[in-house]
Amino acid sequence: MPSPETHALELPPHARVTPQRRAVLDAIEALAGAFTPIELFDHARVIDPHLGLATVYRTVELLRQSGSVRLLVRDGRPTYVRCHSGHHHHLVCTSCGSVEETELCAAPSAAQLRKRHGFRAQDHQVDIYGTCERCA
Amino acid sequence: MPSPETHALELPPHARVTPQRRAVLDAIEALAGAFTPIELFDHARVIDPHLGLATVYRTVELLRQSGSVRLLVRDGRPTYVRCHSGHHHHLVCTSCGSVEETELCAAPSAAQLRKRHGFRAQDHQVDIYGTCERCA
DNA sequence: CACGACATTGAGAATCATTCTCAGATACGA
DNA sequence: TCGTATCTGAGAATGATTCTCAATGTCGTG
Repeated sequence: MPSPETHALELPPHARVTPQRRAVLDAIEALAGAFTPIELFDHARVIDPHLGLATVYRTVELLRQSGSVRLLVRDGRPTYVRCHSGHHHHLVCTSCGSVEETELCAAPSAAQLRKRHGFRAQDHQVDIYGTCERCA
Repeated sequence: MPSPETHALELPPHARVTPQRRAVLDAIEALAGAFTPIELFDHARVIDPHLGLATVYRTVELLRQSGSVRLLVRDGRPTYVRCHSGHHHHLVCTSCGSVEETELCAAPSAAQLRKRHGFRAQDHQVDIYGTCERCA
């Protein structure tokens, strides 16, 4: 439980919290960073050996909708990452593959984008690649 | 041929420019924006009906290595995008799916990331989601 | 030009990821 | 308790990606 503003993993309001989904959520906590659905499946199966792969996909999709995980590109491959805080971006270590969050943000201003490109920005995603503290 | 600083699609230096690869490059120009390998295959096949799917995958991978295309997430799905200019970021329209580039950039400074997270930033990717001029 | 070394190709098989289907189990409000 | 809608796993179906391999093409060198 890192910072005080940490958000718990959350399913959408209407969704039931079943034992299977609980297992998937716990596995994500354990993985603490980035994962593919398959990796997640393998980990969650340790907790609930009966768990089906389809359930993992379904649960990840729910979490994506609720903003608890996000899809980004790591190593040129799509990967899900756990999202803790509100607005944040990801520091992806190209050496060990770990992903951490930073609340530092300096995306181009919406006004500037609007003036320059006629583009109405609603959201953005920033992924920073480099070397993490441990790998340096 | 838009701006003066536009980069041509480029294969890595050692790679040969065969007719098949030419067809793939031309198809990317024609698609002008985002594409999946399958879409690219369909378009390139109009130019060279004999073209194999494997060649498309191989060529896209070469282009990715040389920085001429990049993988990002559009609609929650991984998609390749053509990269023209040097340092730039992408404006992804969530309505029509088009992708344009902007040279506006304001990523968190490397020094700040280093101080705050011990992270040595080398590169970054910014994807901005919103509504493009035409869809607005 | 002939040759060898090596890059490149398409076809299809093999592999891997993702989605779909469906019948049974389960949760939960009335 | 009952009814209804949600959720489940298994496996099939689908779709994407990679692999394999024999044939072809390219190009420098003799």
